[in-house]
Amino acid sequence: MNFWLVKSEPSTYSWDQLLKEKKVIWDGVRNYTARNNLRLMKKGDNVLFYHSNTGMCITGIATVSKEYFQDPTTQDKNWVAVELSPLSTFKNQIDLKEIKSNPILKNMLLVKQSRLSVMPVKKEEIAEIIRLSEK
DNA sequence: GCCAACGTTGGC
DNA sequence: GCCAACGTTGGC
Repeated sequence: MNFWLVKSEPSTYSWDQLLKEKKVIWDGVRNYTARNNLRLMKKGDNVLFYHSNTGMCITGIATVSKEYFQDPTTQDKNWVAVELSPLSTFKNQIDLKEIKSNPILKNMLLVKQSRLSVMPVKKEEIAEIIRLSEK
């Protein structure tokens, strides 16, 4: 199983909305690197959910409930979407501040490549995030 | 509100 | 194919 992270501004689409709606079509991605990552997602992969801008924290873990398909918001065959469903809500949300000050997490792509909206996460990073979220 | 990072566009 | 100009993202 692989691990990923997706970003969303909470004012656009929040973790709470996902919990309420039970699933979401993750569409509208218009960046090739992010698109390539969407294509690599397998059903059952775990996806960290990050609130950018006004949130700046990881709120929980979702799972890929449908692998990539044509993005329904465009006819352009370049772009794809996946379907995500919530898996677990963190007892403690992980702030960006905490990530930046943690020796294991400070090299995450989230920090290094702050504009990418869909990115892979390393096993050891996931393990540390889950550890912190349960504290 | 500002600005750094970085992706995209378009002229040459 | 290069690079300047420009637009967008997202942290501060």
